[in-house]
Amino acid sequence: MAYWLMKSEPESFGWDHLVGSPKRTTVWDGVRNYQARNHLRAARKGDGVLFYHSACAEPGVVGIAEVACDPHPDPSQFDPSSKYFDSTSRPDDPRWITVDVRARRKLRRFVSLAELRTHADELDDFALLRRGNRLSVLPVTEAQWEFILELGSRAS
DNA sequence: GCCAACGTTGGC
DNA sequence: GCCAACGTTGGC
Repeated sequence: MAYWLMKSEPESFGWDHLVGSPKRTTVWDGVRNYQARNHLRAARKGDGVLFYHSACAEPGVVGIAEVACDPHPDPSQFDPSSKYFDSTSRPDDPRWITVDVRARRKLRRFVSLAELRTHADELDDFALLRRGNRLSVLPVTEAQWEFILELGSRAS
């Protein structure tokens, strides 16, 4: 089993949107970056997901989710009405993929990016803390996963 | 709103 | 293949 961090902008789709979705599940479509796509390609049903709020007043990890299906072609790339439409991607050779993401539970305590930065040593080269990181899907090691869950389980 | 850090595009 | 221009991400 692997672990991932997925970023979402709370103003467009935050934790509450995920929890309010049918079956607490959404299609993680619209990833249009090759490196992020390669991470999605490596994801499998059952993998753990840190749900992260980005581009907001207080960025950080809000809750725990899981990959709810194996990767498959992202339908939005073939939908001309979608903002994620990619006219250069061919159905017989899809360029972009997606997975379903299902909410497990909210963290007892929000773990902000600022707090994560104070634990840069313990988190040992956490991809999120690397300079200039812009990927929307990042790998998380088991040690990093356990550490962040522990932070998020502390009393406020 | 600013700006650093990328990724992509396209001319050459 | 190089590189300038441009667009996007995302923290602050």
